Amino acid sequence: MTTYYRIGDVAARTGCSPESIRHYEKLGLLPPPKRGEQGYRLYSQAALERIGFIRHGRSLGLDLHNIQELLELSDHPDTDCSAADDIASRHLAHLEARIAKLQALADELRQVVHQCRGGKAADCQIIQTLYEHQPSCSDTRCGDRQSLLK
Amino acid sequence: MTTYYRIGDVAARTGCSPESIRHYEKLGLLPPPKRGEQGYRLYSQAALERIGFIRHGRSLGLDLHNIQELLELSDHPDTDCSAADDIASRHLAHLEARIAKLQALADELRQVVHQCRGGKAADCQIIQTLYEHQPSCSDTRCGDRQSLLK
DNA sequence: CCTAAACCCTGTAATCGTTACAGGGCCAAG
DNA sequence: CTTGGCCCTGTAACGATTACAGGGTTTAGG
Repeated sequence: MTTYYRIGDVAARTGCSPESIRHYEKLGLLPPPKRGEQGYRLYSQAALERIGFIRHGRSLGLDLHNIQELLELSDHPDTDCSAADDIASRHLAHLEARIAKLQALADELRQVVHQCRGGKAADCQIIQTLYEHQPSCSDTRCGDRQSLLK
Repeated sequence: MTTYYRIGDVAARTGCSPESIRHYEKLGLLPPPKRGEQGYRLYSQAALERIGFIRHGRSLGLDLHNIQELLELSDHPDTDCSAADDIASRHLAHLEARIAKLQALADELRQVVHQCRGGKAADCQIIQTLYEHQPSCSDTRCGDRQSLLK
């Protein structure tokens, strides 16, 4: 009647590695699946769709914690879903900040790239630049730069 | 004569935590510094500048491996520095790819955000969307999406 | 029948850069 | 003399994934 898939099949169908699938289970994003006679995990179609949900969320850059919250909302259809909107909005803001930051880095890099074709390291503009302090940040406090970079 | 700084002073001056400084030393990016009578690390002005170099590189998003390569170039001023240009160019290309990817994610997120104000989870457009397969990637192979995200 | 490949299992360690401890030593001001 | 502030070393945590090690089971081919 119902079709069940082994973890390798699920991996091929969802593009999610078996290791990740087991990882999601350990973290509680996936319920423990049925087991075959030899202890093999057996996944239903619903589980496949849940994994697709997770992968889609990951591909959007959401972390597993946020995805878990979204899954819990989905598991309780009567709940108010403004939390989902919060998560998406916050993540969008996070993305936009990261984009702006990376854009600034790329701009800065573009100014030094291709400045030292064929020269010696002693004269290299890139290395020179790295030795110079950053005007924008070494003086003013901006401790959240790293977090935006990651 | 020469002034030496303890690791806490260096941290205050460079914005680099003592833990990170010790970490850079363990990885070989910083030479083992002089030690005081109590075994405290003592850093010269040159070491301060080397740490500034590392931090500037990190703030550009370079990884420590690339920074180490740049430092080695800097340590051998007679070397050809086209490798530095390679590193910077590759990183710039990497940044641009990440920006494009994040831009696409942000665009996709913008389409679903604010679609479910005050509704129930069952009708939530965000959750609905996550359950739907991604057209752009689930069919075609594009395994390097994650790497661009990070 | 036998064996090698291809699965699956569990648990642990690696990646990357940083932070946070634990457990200890040293010194100065209260 | 005790407290707080530095410093030391070594280890574990973070997040998500990958890569093992060490073992079991099935399947296909010879």
